[in-house]
This record gives sequence, structure tokens and C-alpha cells, in this order.
Amino acid sequence: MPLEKSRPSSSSTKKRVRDAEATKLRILEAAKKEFAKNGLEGARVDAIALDANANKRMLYHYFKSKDGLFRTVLEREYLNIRAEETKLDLENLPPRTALETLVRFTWEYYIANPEFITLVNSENLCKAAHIKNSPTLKTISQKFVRRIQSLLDRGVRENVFREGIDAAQLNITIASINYYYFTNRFTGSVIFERDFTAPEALKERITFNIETICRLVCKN
Amino acid sequence: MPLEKSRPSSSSTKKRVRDAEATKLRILEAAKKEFAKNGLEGARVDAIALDANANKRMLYHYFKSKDGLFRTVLEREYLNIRAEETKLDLENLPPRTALETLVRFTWEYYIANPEFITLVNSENLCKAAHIKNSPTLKTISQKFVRRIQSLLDRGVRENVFREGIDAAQLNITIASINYYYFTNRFTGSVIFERDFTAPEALKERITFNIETICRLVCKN
DNA sequence: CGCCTAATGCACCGTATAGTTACTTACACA
DNA sequence: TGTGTAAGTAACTATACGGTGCATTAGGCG
Repeated sequence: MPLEKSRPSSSSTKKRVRDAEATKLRILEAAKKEFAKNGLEGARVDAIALDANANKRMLYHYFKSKDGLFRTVLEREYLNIRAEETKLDLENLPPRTALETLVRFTWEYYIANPEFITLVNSENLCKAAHIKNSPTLKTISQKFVRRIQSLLDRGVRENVFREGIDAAQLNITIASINYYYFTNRFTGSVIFERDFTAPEALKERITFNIETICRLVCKN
Repeated sequence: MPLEKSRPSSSSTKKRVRDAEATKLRILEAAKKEFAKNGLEGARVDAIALDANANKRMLYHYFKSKDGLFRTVLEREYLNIRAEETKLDLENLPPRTALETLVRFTWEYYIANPEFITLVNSENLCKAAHIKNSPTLKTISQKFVRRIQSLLDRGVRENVFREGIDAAQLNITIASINYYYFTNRFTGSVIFERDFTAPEALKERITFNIETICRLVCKN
């Protein structure tokens, strides 16, 4: 029985054989995986195209070059983590709770998005060549730092945080203690002879990290 | 007229054209630089041979493969940082001074040996494949952790450190807050819009780091 | 329907790369 | 002083890589 095969007039649910946006997205997802797994130099464009179920030609059509693709992937990742962070709604939590929430969020984000760390490492290996001139990134970063600064200010006003802590330094420290544990989990597991990714190890670490930050920021 | 062409009988001061150990060392030094600059995948064996002023064949003769060379470089780097650390003689310093000395040493070691961080990052990208079965590394790491544990114990006995802090967690945290700042100094400089390597920035950071660790470990 | 543009596919290129083959040369030791 | 062995060299290979030229096709629009 003849179902309508392709009615261009029909609604948005119809299957498109040619769909630029979908193809772009598939390439970006595949690229994220491949870049994260093998680094910028180690990643293979053929592998990306294959995994994206797209032709390599499309990759160059949409993103110009391997570096162009990497830049796009990386910028999307930064946008994503900041967007998630904004959802935490820290400004409506008591300062100490907000601080703890931020630490825990960072930790859980790295667990849920292991690619992020490796992508950032790759970008630092090439001295931030791809994001150096990204106005988007600078804008969202400024907002982010200001958000933390206002949390610190509020904590001081409410007499629960110590005075004089710099928001940038605090941000760096929170990222540090979470990031390092994950990025170095392989050498770490060898050196400390324990499985860094075992559930109990993870639990122990996040507890320690929250303690570290609270002792640094809170009074008493 | 045949003049004496070469008198091999002369004493130890004679210049040696062939010197296996020296060649090996030159290759290792060149490899360290190249691997650190471009990562394991990005490093070029031709570039290493050229910089070492050695023939590429020698590289394969002494180290079997690119990975074999990387393994050797990395193991030497771990041995070096632990050797330097041992020289600190922490056990003969008051606990709090010892702790501060350790934090400051870590910081300064990363500044003086920027290659170390990049090499470790590369090793983690390939899931510690090169060091996974290194007994040497495990031995020196155990000693290292024990040294910190005994410092913690001594501090508790002298009533200057809090009880119940795990040496491994503390080590990880000390490494974290120093390591992260350097490995991410390029993206960091973009995001926080400040030069991470400026002298004042460095000074501010190490001060902050010492404070972080002291607040974590020390009583009041 | 038929046209035009954008999406897609295929086959190819030049080069750079890790690794090797086959050779020469210095020197320690008898 | 002669010789075996290890140090050193140069030219080469096979292939994998990032990137491209050009033909083909789908589908929105008039």
C-alpha cells in the first residue's frame, strides 16, 4: 500500500536523507570522541569520518581543516560546561552549600564528560592556539568568574567565608583538585597502587576535595 | 710521506669520536624536548635524531622503537623528581616547615622542569601503557608515599597537624594545585585574561597554594 | 516539471613518517 | 699491528596521512 514517500510539505518529523545540521552534529560527536581518545595529533580524520558515518569530504566542507574541526569541538565543550554550571543556581543557595555544590558539580562533570579534560590538555599542548582569539570564550569566562566572586562576597557578608580570597585563584584550585585526579588517573593508579576509578576511591576523593575547599574558604 | 696518522696509545684526555653513552644521553635529552613539545604522537623521530646530532639508526639501536625511547625518557624523569625530593631532607625539619618546603619544591620543580608535566600528560593519554609494569617506578613511589605519611604522623605527634589525613590524598592534592596551574597555563591565560607566567602571578599562586595546604593539614 | 544550489561520494595526490637494509669505520685488545 | 665487534652512516621502503578535484544527486523553489 502506497504510503506517502516524501511529502516536502509535511511536518518536521519526516526523515531527511540530506540534512546538513545532522551531519555536522555527527561529525562533531565523532570528532570529540576521536580527539579525546588520541589527542589532536593522534586523531585520524578518516576515523572521524568513518565513525560519523559521513564522507571525509564533508568534514572539510563544514570545518575547513582538522584544526578547524578541533576548534569547533573545543569551543562547544567550553560552552557546554559553563551552561551546565549556570543551571546550578548558586546565587539562591546559602554560601557554604553553594560552594560545596560547585565543587561537587565540577567533580561530577568530569566523571560524566571525560572527553573535556583530554581536549583541554590537547589545547594546552599547542599553547591554546585554537581558542586564543575566541571572543565567545572570553565572554562566558568573565561571567563565570564574576559569578564566583559574587558568591565569595556574599559569603563574607554573611560572615561564613574568610575575607580576601580571589575568585580566580579559588576557581583554579577547585578545578585543580578535581581535574588532576582524573587526567592523571592512569599514572596515578600505578604510582599509588590503587584503582583511581573504583567507587570507594572516587567517594573518598570527592569528600577530601570538599574538605580542602571548605577549610580554605570558610571561617573556622 | 706517511706521517703518523693516529696514535691510539695516548692517555685519557684524547677526544673520542665514538662514545656510546654520550650518544645515548644526547638522544635522551633531545627526545625529552621533542616529546614534551609535541606529545608522543606529535614527536618526530627524525627531529629527535637531528637535534641529538645522532643518526636515526642509533635511536632504534639503543631504544628499539619510538615507544621504547619514550618509556626510557619517562622513567628517567620520574627517577629524577623523586631523587630531588629526597634531597629535601624533610624528616629533619619541623613538620610545618617540612610541609611548606614540599609544596614549594613541587612548584619550583615544575617551573624548572616544564617537560615533566607534558610527558606525564602524554603517558596518561595512552593510559600509562609505558610505565604500567615498571617495578622501579613502583618502588620509588612507595618510598615517597611512606615519607609523607611519616611526616604527617610526626606532625600529629607534635600536635601541629590534624589527625586522620591520608598521605596519598595529600600528595595528590599538593601535586594538583601546582600541576594544574602549569599544564593549563595557556588556556588559563585566555580564560582568566591574565598572564599565568608573569612573575607576580607566579608569586601570588604559590602563596595561595601554601595557604591551601596549611589550612588543610595544620591545626588552626 | 525542471532548474539550481547545496549535500554527498569517490578516487586520487603529495608528502611525511616510523622503521629497515646494507654498508663503513673506529677502537679495544690480543 | 692485525682483527673482531660495536658505533655510526646513508639511502631506502611501505604506508598512512591530511587534504582536494570533480562528478553526482537530492530537494527546495519557481
